[in-house]
Amino acid sequence: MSYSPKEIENKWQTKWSEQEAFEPKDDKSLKKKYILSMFPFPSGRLHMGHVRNYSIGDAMARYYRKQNYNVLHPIGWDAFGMPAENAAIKHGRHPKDWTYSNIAYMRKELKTLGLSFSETREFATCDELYTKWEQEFIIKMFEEKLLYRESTTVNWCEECHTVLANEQVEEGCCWRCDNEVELKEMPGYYLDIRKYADELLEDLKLLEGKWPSQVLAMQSNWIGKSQGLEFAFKLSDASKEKLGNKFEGFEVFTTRPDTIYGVTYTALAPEHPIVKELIKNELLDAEVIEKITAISNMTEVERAKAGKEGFDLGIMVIHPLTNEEIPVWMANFVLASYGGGAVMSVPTHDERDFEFATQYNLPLKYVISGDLESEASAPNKAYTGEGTLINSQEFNGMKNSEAKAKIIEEFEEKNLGKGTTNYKLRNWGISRQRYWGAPIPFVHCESCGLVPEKVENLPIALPEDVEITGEGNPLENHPTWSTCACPKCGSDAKRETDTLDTFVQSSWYQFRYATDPKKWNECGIDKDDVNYWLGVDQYIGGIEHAILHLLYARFFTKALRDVGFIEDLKEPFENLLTQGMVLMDGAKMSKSKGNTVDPDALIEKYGADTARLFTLFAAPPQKELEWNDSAVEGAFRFIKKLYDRRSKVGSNELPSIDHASLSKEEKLARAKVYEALQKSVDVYEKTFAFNTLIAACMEALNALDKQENEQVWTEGLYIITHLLEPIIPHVCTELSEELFASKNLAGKIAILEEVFVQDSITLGVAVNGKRRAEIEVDAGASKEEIIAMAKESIAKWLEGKNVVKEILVPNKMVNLVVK
RNA sequence: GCGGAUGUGGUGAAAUUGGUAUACACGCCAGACUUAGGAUCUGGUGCUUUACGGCGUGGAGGUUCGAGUCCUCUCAUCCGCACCA
Repeated sequence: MSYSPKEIENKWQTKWSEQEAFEPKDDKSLKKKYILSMFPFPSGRLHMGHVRNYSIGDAMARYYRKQNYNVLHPIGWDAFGMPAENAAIKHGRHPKDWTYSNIAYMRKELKTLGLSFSETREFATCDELYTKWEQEFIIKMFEEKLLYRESTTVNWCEECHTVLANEQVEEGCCWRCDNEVELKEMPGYYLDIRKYADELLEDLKLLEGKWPSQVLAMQSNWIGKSQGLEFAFKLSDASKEKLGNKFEGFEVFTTRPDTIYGVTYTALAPEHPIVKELIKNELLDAEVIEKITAISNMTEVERAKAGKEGFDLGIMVIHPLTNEEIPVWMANFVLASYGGGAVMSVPTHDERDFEFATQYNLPLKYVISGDLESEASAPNKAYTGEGTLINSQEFNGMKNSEAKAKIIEEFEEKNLGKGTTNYKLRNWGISRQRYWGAPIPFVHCESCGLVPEKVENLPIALPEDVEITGEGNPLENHPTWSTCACPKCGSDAKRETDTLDTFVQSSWYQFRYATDPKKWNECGIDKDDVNYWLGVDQYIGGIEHAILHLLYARFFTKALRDVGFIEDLKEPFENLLTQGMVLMDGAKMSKSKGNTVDPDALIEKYGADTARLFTLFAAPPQKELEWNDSAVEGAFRFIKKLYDRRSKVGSNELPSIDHASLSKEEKLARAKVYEALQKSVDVYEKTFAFNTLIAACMEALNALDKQENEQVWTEGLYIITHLLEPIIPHVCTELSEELFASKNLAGKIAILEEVFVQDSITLGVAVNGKRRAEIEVDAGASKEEIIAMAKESIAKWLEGKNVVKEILVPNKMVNLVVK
């Protein structure tokens, strides 16, 4: 009978499901592995990226299951989010209906891939039961002051009609729709991720060697820790008066306290309260006010593109050490969101300050001498290197690296300022003005203010009777939903209509999977279960989540720990593999480019095993995968060949073979088989270079084909189907059942060292490091014999020369150094 | 600019501690079987040279008996961040 993937795959998928073959066991004394692929958004259909992601995870899960580990390998649905609402607008379908029917379809698709997921632990994040527990966490975080509501400038996407977190803005545009993001002042809920900035940064060290260095670097940059001096500039008396005595001065932050004597002006962001006050009281020219207002309405990206622009604000501050009066400017490059929105400017030693000072003719004062001569001759740029302090009173002559600490000390002693740490990371804005999300469980009461909902009333579920038009927030527009009683005083109140960012759901799903589904009604996260299963031993997903999801989930883990929902756990994802993209003609597969391959069609034509084999064979998982139709054919051919060779098997046991009595070809075949077996441990547990393991199995099969010994064939297929079962499970399980009564799929197979002993060995012979010949020597040949043979083989290279050194690399080569 | 990676045949890619560069596969070429084949099987396939040989892992140096692998410099490409004071 020829290879019929459909028949075999149906048979085993049905069996696995009936036998509940992939459910983790309750016994916590077993050694465990938690293998997690990032869960999909139920967009409607699987794409090749999913196939790749889940093929990688499934290979690992099946490997460890076979090694008798208790394996948790779950799947679920990241089900809230904008596309559901867009579908509603476009096709008039309710987001809930759209989402759950997509899930039903994609669940079937996953099944046809033969993935070994737990079926009892599946959930969708839009399930009300999931929302319920998430709302409880949110309320607890509010009570513990990790969550707050405030009105501030936010990133607004008009297209998506919602606020975006800082992480969700890419080059000034919305991460989802690419629309340009606007700035808008509005209230919203924030999680205090900044409180964890240092811990998030420090704990990256725990992940070194376990996460890709690129992801670690990206997170570290994103957190953006810098150390320096924070101090206040006091306004001059005249300036203070000008501002109606409302301000004493303003705080600035610098990482270069060593250049403090070089300050020749200061600059404020257009949003700075002092600038606002000047505008409010019309203390600036009408034209200037107009221009500053225009800058305030620009996004950061627009400001950066526009070039430097600034205005003298007509006020002065006092230098804290020299007591000189220094002018205050507004500058468009000063960020309101960092370092208090104000800077001290040292044009001689900071490139931006230099550019600005040159543009507006502001004075320069050198305070660090690096290379004095070139400075004098070409003061056309800032000197940002190391050097010695000059023009800096008692600090003159000090190395600038040393002066940093000394000057901070000076400020601290005189009570003028203090050493401090700043982060680029901003707090996580989690409000979304959209319908298809988890409602934020708070109530606005006129007398009590912001009040969290009572936990016993959770979940606060979404109303189903909504009109989704794309205009405004459907919850806001709902006639009755937001009307409620205040949980505290009982008077009429209004329910919060913002919903939670979908990244909140994906920040704790790894704990939900770990929680025994029998407890899902009683708690969101079970501590004991989490203690047993977490951290995730291997997490697999796309690099695009390097900052967003992976940073949020790390933070949420620490926050959940601190508010008491999980016990001591530093990091949720112990090891991370970021898989490469699937490409077609060098470009990422995408519907809009029309260069996609439909997994359903692929499976229909070749079967799931071929799809999986190609995916894992064509490139190592970390690299990009270039699609190639004829290579898919090649994968199919290999499986057919493997299936066809089952007629060579003579018994259902691993035979015991008298190795010494075998022919050369038979010995070689055995060696190839065992080489693959030897390689498999490293591949499955460390390198994940499945492509090399598959290649080794192909080599083994090629070698087996060159001999006819039935015992060698039996042993070979016993081991090859054992090795490939995690990758092409259907055909291997089928062969294993038919040929070996499934014995080769339980436990380990021992490596027999004897098979690596060959009758003869082929050695390369090099002269002065250049390969010149090849010799075949007896396995037991002595060094002298080998060298003698080597010399003979390259006799023509030795004419008239002397061998000065003989190097024998056992089993590899001989190198003769001649003169 | 800062940070992270990657450069090996026509293509995807291999290569323990430095030890026969190009395994495995795709493609291509030739042959076999076929009425036929875009099916299957077998063999060949780094470049160059009539040959002996020479040259080959982005480039230039270095260490070494020996370098894809280690060191220094350099070029190119990709990705992320980007006026963060």
